Amino acid sequence: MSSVRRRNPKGSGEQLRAELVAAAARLVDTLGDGSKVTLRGVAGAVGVAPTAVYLHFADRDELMIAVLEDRFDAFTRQIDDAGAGIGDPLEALRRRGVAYIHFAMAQPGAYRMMFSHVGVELDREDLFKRSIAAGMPSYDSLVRAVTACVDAGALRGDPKGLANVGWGVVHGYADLAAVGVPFLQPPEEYLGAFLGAMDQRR
Amino acid sequence: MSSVRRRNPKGSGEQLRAELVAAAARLVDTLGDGSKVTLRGVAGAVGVAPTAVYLHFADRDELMIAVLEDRFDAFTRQIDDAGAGIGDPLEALRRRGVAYIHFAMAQPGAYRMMFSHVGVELDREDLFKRSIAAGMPSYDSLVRAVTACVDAGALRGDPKGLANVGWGVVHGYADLAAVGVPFLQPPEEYLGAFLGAMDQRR
DNA sequence: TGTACATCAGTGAACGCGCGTTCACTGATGTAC
DNA sequence: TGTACATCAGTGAACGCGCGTTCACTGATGTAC
Repeated sequence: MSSVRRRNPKGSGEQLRAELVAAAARLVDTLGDGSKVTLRGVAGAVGVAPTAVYLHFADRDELMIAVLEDRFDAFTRQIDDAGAGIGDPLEALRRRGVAYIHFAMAQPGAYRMMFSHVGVELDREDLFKRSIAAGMPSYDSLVRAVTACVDAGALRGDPKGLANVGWGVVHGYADLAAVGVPFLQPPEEYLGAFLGAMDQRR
Repeated sequence: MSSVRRRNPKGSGEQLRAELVAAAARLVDTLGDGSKVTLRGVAGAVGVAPTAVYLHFADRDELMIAVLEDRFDAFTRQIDDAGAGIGDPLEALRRRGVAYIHFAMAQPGAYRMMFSHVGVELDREDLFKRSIAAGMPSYDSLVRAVTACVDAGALRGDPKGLANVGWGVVHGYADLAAVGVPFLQPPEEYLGAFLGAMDQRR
């Protein structure tokens, strides 16, 4: 309710779009769950009338999808950054996993919206099409990181299959952490144990 | 809307409670998500007026918690059954994992309600107290199964820590499957790869 | 054996609420003449 | 330099809807006398 908002200058109405997405992304995490984010709440957080949302989004779904895409971008960037420039590909993979989990813990609402579709109300078909499209760059990047490990002899098997196993392992921890399950060890320990067991070079 | 319901005979009003829980549990899965289950929908499915729910539950939350407890009971039973009477403790653990994943795939809405708190609207504190209480028998049972593996020399480490890793690994696959992610290999393969890598006896 | 009555398993109308969404509008600002 | 006007960034009142929940009630049925 920051009601001290000045209207955007003529020609830069598009700024509001970004403000709405940012506010919604913030609310998803502070409310803990995308399903608690309302159009009116987002508008109120930006300091604008509820109807102003319709200047930039066809409906609530489109706003939430925009948040999804925004968060997937940030997610992919953070993980790629964490793995960039690390010599040992298995160590790079481990760091990617840690970054993945840190994202989920820092932004639990967003994470659960991205991967468990909590709070996005599209019907399954549309939702899948759009969230898979949003997440694909991140998935491709994971497969590349795994392929590098296979090429280096650190892992054995089909890269895509291995990537899926790895994804499952990391998602399991990340989701439990995002939900707030206690008695989990630190992510570094969890991933170390898993990747250590998988390492073919020991 | 099976409106051909006859009222329960005098003295057995408690039957309605069980019917409501069963109908709600069914709806959680057919609607795909606990948040889509309404008190009116549950009552309608049983063939009773919405207000009849209040004869057995203080409010919607209490009904949903009852569903949670009911599904945790079924969950624990199915998994324990799957691991019972298997000689090799690591094989028993693998079968438990497969049963776990099968439950999640067969009852995705219930699974996500149990472990990701999707569709239960209690505040965090109460929800945690009650869902942890409901899930504890299952968790204890897992720790016992892991301890048996450690005692047999199949796994090395702290049983509780190992149990948490295993839970994360299985939950990751189960939740992705419950959400409907494509390109996952069969659960047997996923678990075989993981437990094979962890086996200290090979 | 008959009847009054308490009990029990529900019902039905109505409520207030917050939501997404619609529609006609306003008022500042850059631009054309 | 002044003014008419189109454009643009929003507003505000109002809607219908489905929800959880309340309250006073009904009508069948077992039981006491």
